[in-house]
Amino acid sequence: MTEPSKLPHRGVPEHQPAAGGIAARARAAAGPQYLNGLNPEQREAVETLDGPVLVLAGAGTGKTRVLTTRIAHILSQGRARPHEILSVTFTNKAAREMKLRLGQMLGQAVEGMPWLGTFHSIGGRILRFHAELVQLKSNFTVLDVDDQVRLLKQLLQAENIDDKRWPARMLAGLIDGWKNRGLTPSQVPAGEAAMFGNGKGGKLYATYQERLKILNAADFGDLLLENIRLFRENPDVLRQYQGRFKFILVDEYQDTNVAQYLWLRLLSQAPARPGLPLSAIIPGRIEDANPESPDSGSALSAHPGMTETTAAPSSSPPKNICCVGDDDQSIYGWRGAEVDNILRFEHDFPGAKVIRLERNYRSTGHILAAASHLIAHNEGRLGKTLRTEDVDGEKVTVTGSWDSEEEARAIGEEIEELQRAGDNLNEVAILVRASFQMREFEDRFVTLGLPYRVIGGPRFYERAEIRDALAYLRVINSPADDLAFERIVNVPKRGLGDATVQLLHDHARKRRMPLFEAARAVVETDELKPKARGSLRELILQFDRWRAQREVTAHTELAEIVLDESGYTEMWQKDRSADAAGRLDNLKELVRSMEEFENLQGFLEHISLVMDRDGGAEEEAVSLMTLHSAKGLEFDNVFLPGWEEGLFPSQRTLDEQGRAGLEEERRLAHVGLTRARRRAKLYFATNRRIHGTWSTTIPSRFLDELPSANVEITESKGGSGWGGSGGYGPSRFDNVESFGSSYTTPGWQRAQANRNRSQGGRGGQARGGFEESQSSFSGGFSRNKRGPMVIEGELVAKSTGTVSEFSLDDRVFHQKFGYGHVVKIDGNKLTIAFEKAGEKKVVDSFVERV
DNA sequence: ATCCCGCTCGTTTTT
DNA sequence: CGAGCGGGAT
Repeated sequence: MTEPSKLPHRGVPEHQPAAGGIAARARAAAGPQYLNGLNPEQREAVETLDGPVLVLAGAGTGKTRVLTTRIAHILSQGRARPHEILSVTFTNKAAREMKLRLGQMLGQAVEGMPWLGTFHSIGGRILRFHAELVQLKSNFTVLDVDDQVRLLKQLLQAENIDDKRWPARMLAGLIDGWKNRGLTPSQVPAGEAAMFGNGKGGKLYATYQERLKILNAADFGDLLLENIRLFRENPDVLRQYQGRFKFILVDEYQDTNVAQYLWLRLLSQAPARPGLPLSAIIPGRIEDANPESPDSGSALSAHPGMTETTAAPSSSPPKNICCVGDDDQSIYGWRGAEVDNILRFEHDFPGAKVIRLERNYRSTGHILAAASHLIAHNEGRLGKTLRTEDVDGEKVTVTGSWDSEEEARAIGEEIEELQRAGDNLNEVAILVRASFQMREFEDRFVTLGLPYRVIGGPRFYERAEIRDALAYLRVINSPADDLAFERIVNVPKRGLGDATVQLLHDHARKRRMPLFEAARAVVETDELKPKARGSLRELILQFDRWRAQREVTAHTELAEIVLDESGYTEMWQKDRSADAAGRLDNLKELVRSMEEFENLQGFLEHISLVMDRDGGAEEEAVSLMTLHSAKGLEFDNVFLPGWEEGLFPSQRTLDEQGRAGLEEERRLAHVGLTRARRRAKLYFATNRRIHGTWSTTIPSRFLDELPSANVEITESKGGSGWGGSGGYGPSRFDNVESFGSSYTTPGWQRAQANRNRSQGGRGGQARGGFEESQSSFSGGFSRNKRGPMVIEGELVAKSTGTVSEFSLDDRVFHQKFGYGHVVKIDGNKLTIAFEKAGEKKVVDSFVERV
């Protein structure tokens, strides 16, 4: 996402724009001008147009540049017209950036790239064209998580399920997970479907889908899943798109989930020969998952269950699909991304050309070496060696502090120092593992008067006031949108509470009509108290009036009228709380943003997909964000606090995902380091507050995994220093036995203290200690295992395939949680009801049968 | 319908 | 330790 062109100080001569004159003309002779300044690998990635291509683009290697140049190349070679190129990204931001850059490259000629966008927006677009084939109307509403949860709550109530024990949120998560894996209600494995709500999970999913159709709505997952269903059930429609897209480009391929993968597979298939059953095109993967698959043990061989049914591609000419990604930056496994997709690309697309971009244009030598060395500890990767021609620069620093407060103080001081030295605060970022770490920095920066901005947080369209305003517009646009109606029926307060809404629901259900129509009917009766009846009638009249006005009034103006007449604006004007003013601003911003759209319908169609938090006027400030939201960004100075066991890597990830989780955390560390151009500064604190109580923490194992030649151990500048021992002490190796054990318990700490005392003499330089700790770590990991561990199998398997050695109801022991019994098995993940700790998900290698 | 108290539970986040 | 939620009281 970030490019060498932004780095004048890096001095990369061949990346200077062609300056005209003889040299430029000479270069032009070697090829089109847009190819100038590409290195040989980049150029190969741009020019290899035929057949499947995987571009493994390491951090800072010019990924976006390759993607956009490739599109320019396709167009200028006349290989396809703009509307024949499908180009997908994950975020709107990435799509926008690509459009922008293409525009710069081609000179405003991108108007006709209708198929450049996010997976979801393109999926939604296709779905609207064929809505009737998936039981929707083309103006269907896209629901967000809030709507989903509210709908599911209703379903849970109808089923008489205790939503305390089985929260709607959890079901929403499950359904989302199923959709991510491309599973329709009938395809959900019986065991999984049964695990929610006393066996009713699958049924609820099915009912939910039915309700969505009635509401003329789709959730985010549907934008892809329903698209897949559309293609599967209507081969002619699929063929139409297969024929249309001459070239497919995919950004951030390592982040694709199974549904996205299936969708790409369908589209990238050459038109099926007559008579070829569609099922041959659709990979079995999850649906056909065969846990006994002999393949499931090896990282690169196959998805478990991805068996011979996948053989179809070899019989068709290879499609021109180009996926760009970096397996070392895959950090979204927890929300359904399948690293396997990228690891198995060559297998999925036979004859694929794999091109590695390994020249980094971003970071200095020390930073790059540290990052490379760290990530080399991962097993499940395709392997790249980043190199730079830049200077070594400053070493990566590691600083210990007594506690998190001191950590914040130390970082604050260093930033002030940078500021004094003339660094721009926009080039300073603090990247944390978890957002709760941010507060301490905010406190500190407020005290110092250091300007900062928090990146991330709730999105614009997720804010209550925006969602309320949208709900009004949704009801105007689509009277059947019950979820929207319910949201605003008593906002602002109109005396229409639960009792009234319940009555409307009863009516609506009996007469099979939307809530709004039910309301219209109910006000004609005397079922409501006069007061409620009056205000409901008033509300209906208002909506009727607004709908009529819609015909004659611009949509932006209509929105203002609605917000005004409904009393919604007034509600916030009267609100005395601190954020009320900000909310009013947001409403204004919403109306302003509507101007870009032609009408209300168009606005609503895109709003839920496209609306980003707004950039805002950028004055110089330090950026504060999570490691996840830092992906794709770069800064001269990067501060990385909180490198402690339990926090980073996160204990929870380790508990739930085991080795695969550790590797994902390590990739996160790698992402963090590679954000830095000139300075990367790591920190760990000895004491940190966790859930309100202070705990002693241990430096992250990732610190041990850094090459000492590129790292400088410094002392905390503020306060008491770290343990008074002057730099790194023996506890650097303390993590050896911490993995999978409860190192936060007093007993463990006591044992640890003893151990340190007896081994105290060992504390020397970092080198050597690393390998030692690493091997002990591995030993520690498999401590509970019977026999050698199949690392690849576990890494890849995640939730599918690996056969667990445990059976339901087995009595087991876990180092941290004690005794319990197995209640669910999901590959190598077990759900265990612990006698003391309650129900937990753990990886099987952490428990032993007793 | 609203308010207040007490309980629970603590990553990461896009669309 | 504190935010957020749900239940019960008013």
